[in-house]
Amino acid sequence: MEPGPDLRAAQDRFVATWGQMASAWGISRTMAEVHALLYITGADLCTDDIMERLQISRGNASMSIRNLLDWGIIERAHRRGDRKDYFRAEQDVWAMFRVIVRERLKREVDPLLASLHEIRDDLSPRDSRPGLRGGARVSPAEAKALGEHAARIDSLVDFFVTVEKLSRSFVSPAGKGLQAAAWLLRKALPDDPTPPPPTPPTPPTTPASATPNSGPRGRERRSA
Amino acid sequence: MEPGPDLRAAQDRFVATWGQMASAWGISRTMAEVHALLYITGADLCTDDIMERLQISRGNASMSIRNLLDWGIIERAHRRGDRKDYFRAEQDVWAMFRVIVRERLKREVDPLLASLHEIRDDLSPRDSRPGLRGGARVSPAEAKALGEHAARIDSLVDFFVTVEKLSRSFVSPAGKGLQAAAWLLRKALPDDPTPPPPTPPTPPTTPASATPNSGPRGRERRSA
DNA sequence: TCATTCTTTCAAAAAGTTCTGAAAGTTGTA
DNA sequence: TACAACTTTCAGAACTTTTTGAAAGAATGA
Repeated sequence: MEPGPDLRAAQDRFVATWGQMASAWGISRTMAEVHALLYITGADLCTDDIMERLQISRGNASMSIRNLLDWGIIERAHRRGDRKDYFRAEQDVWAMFRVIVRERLKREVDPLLASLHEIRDDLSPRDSRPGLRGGARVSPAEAKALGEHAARIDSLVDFFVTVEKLSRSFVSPAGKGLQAAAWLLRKALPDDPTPPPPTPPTPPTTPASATPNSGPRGRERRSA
Repeated sequence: MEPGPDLRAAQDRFVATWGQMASAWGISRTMAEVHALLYITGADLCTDDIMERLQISRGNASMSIRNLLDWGIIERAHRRGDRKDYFRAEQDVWAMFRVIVRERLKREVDPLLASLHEIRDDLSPRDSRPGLRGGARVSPAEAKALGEHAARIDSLVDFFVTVEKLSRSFVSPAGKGLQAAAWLLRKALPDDPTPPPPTPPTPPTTPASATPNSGPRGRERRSA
């Protein structure tokens, strides 16, 4: 079913907005646009639909779709008597973000924690006595530096373990309860002290790198 | 104070790990490495120290430092009788992430919400009666499509408003209470059902794009 | 089996990002 | 004012990521 011109324009604007967001979060723009298109139309689209609407090549479409399938936020949909593959986006926003959080935990936080543990234990195993390293004695200053280093890594590990546990409770089957809790908490929370700004003209620059670039040159002190 | 070779190696490994993480989260690698260096050494370093330790150019160091200052996760430190600028990283991990969350809300979520509101209200103002658009009548099918579109945007808005409110309560002065609550909750939570994997050999590829690439070719169905 | 339809892959090109190094700028001291 | 010490900027180089288009691979039905 063809949308009217107004609706189509609004869809395009949504696709562009979602695509812009993507780069700030380490996702390729096109992949986000494909997802946005599937989400906002709510329709089952085939590769050719997506190629045409987004003006991208077949290879690019195929690759983006595959990645979205791997993430698990879109799924295949079949049509009897049609050999084409159709795709549809998860329509429940909370379910969608549960999937995203689960994947990012698995792909990014878990490996990070593994690395941190390794760095931490490699240098000063928790069960070794201070002042000893591989049987050799180290100076008190060195021992202190070693201890502080370990403590810094431990802080980070503690933080990410907390993040991981909280996220898992959001993501788990029982996480729907947490979702409900979040919703209630939000209702209970005071209203925004700083409401969204009155929509600046939004130039096409990425917001993350928007630095006021018109100041004077040279040795500019930012804060006293 | 010069660290011993072991400590220095561990610091370098941490810097590399943190730098790898960065790209997955839309931050430039060098910027993350500069931050990692300042965090893990716990020392006040000047531009030349950073250039030398990280083997980067003056321009790059200057730019990374400036961005980190803009984010607010490092600060200038002065030394009497020395005209150089020194820099130091926030050492409290929770405070650091509070700052990061605050900035990302401001730079990414707020503009996103503004755009979403705009798209939503532009197409079907909340106070208009259904079936009417700018005085002209639309077909029932069109009106339905318009309504569903608006509902999809509303779901997203609701989600991000919730995220924003929860994040603000984490970020606010009273957020320390929330931090404590999170810590308690974490203690109360069951231990990881899926503990971090036994540290795969970590090839230099970015974990986010690590796709099993050795399967058969052609029309490969991923799931039945 | 073959022809058809559809999907995936991959090498090369394009686009985008980050880095460098020299030049321009600032500040403080004499 | 001139100078020394330091910082920032910016055009082009280097590098990385994304995109394309054509070729190869699969599934289906006759």
